Amino acid sequence: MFRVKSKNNLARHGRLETAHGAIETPFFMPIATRGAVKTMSSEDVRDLGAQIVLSNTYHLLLRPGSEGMKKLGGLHEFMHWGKPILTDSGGYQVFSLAKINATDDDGVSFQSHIDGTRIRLTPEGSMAMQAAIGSDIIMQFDDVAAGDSSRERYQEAMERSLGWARRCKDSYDQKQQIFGIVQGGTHEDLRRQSAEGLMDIGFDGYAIGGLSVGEKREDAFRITKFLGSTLPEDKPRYFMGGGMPEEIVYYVSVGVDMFDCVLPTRNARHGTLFVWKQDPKEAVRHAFQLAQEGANDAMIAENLYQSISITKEPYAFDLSPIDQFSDVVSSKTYTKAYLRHLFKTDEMLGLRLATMQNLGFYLRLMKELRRVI
RNA sequence: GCGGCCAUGGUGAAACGGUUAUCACACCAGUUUGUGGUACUGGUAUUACGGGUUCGAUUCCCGUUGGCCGCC
Repeated sequence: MFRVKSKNNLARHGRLETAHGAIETPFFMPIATRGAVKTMSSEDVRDLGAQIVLSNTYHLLLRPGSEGMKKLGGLHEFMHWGKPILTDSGGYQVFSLAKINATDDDGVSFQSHIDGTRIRLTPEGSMAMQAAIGSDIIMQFDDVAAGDSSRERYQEAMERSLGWARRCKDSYDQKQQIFGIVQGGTHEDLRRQSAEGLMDIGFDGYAIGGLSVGEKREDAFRITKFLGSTLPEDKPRYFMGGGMPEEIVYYVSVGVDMFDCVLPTRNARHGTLFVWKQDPKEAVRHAFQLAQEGANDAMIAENLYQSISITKEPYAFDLSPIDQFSDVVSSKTYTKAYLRHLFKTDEMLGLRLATMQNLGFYLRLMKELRRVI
């Protein structure tokens, strides 16, 4: 299923086989929360170079629901996406979205943000929904603690997630690949206990959860590096939910293979663009080298990219391309002034061009990282 | 030329003889990390000019300048 093809110190370049084709690692998953990457068609996402997308059990459970999804023939067919799909289990959404919820060892109760319906989500329920979706890779249902939690809360979330991991492994559809999620906050001993517990159960891959949720970045770096040397060599490692380009470069340098993050797509809709500072080939090679030498995040980011707010006044008459180093066609043919105009006049095309730029940036970043490993 | 109306941040408006002149947009700075669909939090900046009445004027009066409407 997963094979490491080459290594550069701790970093790995590999190949992950799925029911819908193979994926070169390390890779980034654009987020199609409700079965669509916002503003993009599946063909657009494919043409930008995405190998896989992430969708959300929580959102699809609310609409179209489990029965509806079965009737529609599963998500691949529904959204006309022939490549792999990974689904999140809904555990994180309960943590980040649901205001009213009660968590106990059996599962979670919360109210739909759409119509207030009371919903019960359990490890078994999440497995059933992910089976209905037909994802290639499914995630265990987990309990996520906020980034400033007490050790007691981190421990509770970790132990509960471990119990749920067992139940997910016992009830999932075996045609799918299932990943366990390491919890334990910023404490290495809790993380180790979590990782070992999951390895005893045995999963197709291992995710690092509960980071980028408010803790300090150096804590996330430390924990991820620690897990890079703890998790099995022959299984893919997935850093959930992160991050900025410099974070991804660092995590790849310590052995992480998979990423997803809302930043490129959400920032795009808010007019914040990731723009290459120089030719990506050279930029990424240099950033990766800095990461391996233990440089901090600011140093890694320094010559890699700049973050620009396209709505700012200085771009009003800037007729230079959106990104002269991008390989996204629209980013080379349309100007910054035009994109700013589209944002200022609320034209939908602006959201789309910005999303293409940012996703194109992230996907190119991963491509260049694969080259240097 | 005569008569009438008007002049408030960069723009468009609001207010009142009495605390620190309000709002929107624009502008500037920041935030966004397993997505509740274009968000959020801060910040800069204004009574055309000159004089008068008054304890106090952005408000009332006179003049200047500028604009709009009508008349010859």
